[in-house]
Amino acid sequence: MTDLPDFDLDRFTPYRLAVVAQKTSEGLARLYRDRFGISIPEWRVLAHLAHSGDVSVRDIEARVVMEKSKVSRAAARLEAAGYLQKTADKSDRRLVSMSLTAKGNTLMSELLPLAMEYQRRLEDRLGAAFDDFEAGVDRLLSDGKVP
Amino acid sequence: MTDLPDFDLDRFTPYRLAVVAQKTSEGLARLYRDRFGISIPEWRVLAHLAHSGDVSVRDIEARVVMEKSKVSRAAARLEAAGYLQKTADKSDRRLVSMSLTAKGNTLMSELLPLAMEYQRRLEDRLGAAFDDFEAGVDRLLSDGKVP
DNA sequence: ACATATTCGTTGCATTTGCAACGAAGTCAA
DNA sequence: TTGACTTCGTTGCAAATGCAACGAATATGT
Repeated sequence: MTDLPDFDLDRFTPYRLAVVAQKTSEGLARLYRDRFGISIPEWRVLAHLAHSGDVSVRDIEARVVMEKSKVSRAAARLEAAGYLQKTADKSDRRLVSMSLTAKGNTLMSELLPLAMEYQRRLEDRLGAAFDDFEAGVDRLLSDGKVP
Repeated sequence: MTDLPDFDLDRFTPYRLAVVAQKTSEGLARLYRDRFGISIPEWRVLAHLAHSGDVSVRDIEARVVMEKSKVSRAAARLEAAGYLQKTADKSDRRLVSMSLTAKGNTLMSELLPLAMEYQRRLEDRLGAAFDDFEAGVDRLLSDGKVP
């Protein structure tokens, strides 16, 4: 039975990030899931739409770490619920141009303040450390891969 | 059509954490998935075992953000592959005490150096910012919830 | 001691997910 | 133009997931 190297899981960054990411995502989801019936993938699509206006499935896939089939299905649910509309892009008819409906806009006018309030709570918790922390995230996100 | 509040997704911490966590988890998984046939949940269980010796399903569930059924099934696959053995706890026979087999120990003697090398690469990328960054993660993880 | 409540790990089931394959649309080169 | 190749979004399908329910074991209260 070989002796294993000394490995401290509690100091292992990928593990720590997985835990903290899931906690913050679920903490946020608690604010909107029951009240609005929105799932996490759906929230991500909506947030992109509110942020960027007209967006294609591929735009979202490229920016979030979210498979295109996941985006496609989330968008289908949002369309069925009347929050989102799809139109074929005029100049490239392969692209689906997605945008918020009036109903979707109303939804986001309620959701975004919740998200911003949540962000404020995270910033409060980090206090003066916030900027350094976000700078670290920037570094990890910077060049394409984190190999 | 109400004007939505100004919301910058690129600065939204839960979203940034989700992206960076997934990138690092997948970056790590690339090192072991194909070579050893281990999935991410299985890796997490193995890492806990290497770190803590004998562990029950509930121990893992409590420390990682990982549903007990997910832990149970990952452990079942690892047991079938011969990496892990289960024994009933003597003092409380509801508990399943899991530990690495000799084969599992050999596996981890190969996996752990990969993980530690990956950790080193993340630390290199963060450079002097590493300590501040990890301090921020500590703050977010600290008290139970991130409400 | 006994009945009731709780905890642990597994499993059944419906939903979600990832991957590959697909048709439609567009690009490119000869 | 034609034909081969690429890109976009959707969908079929198998695997993974989350949740609730379950049996077994233990704890609790009277």
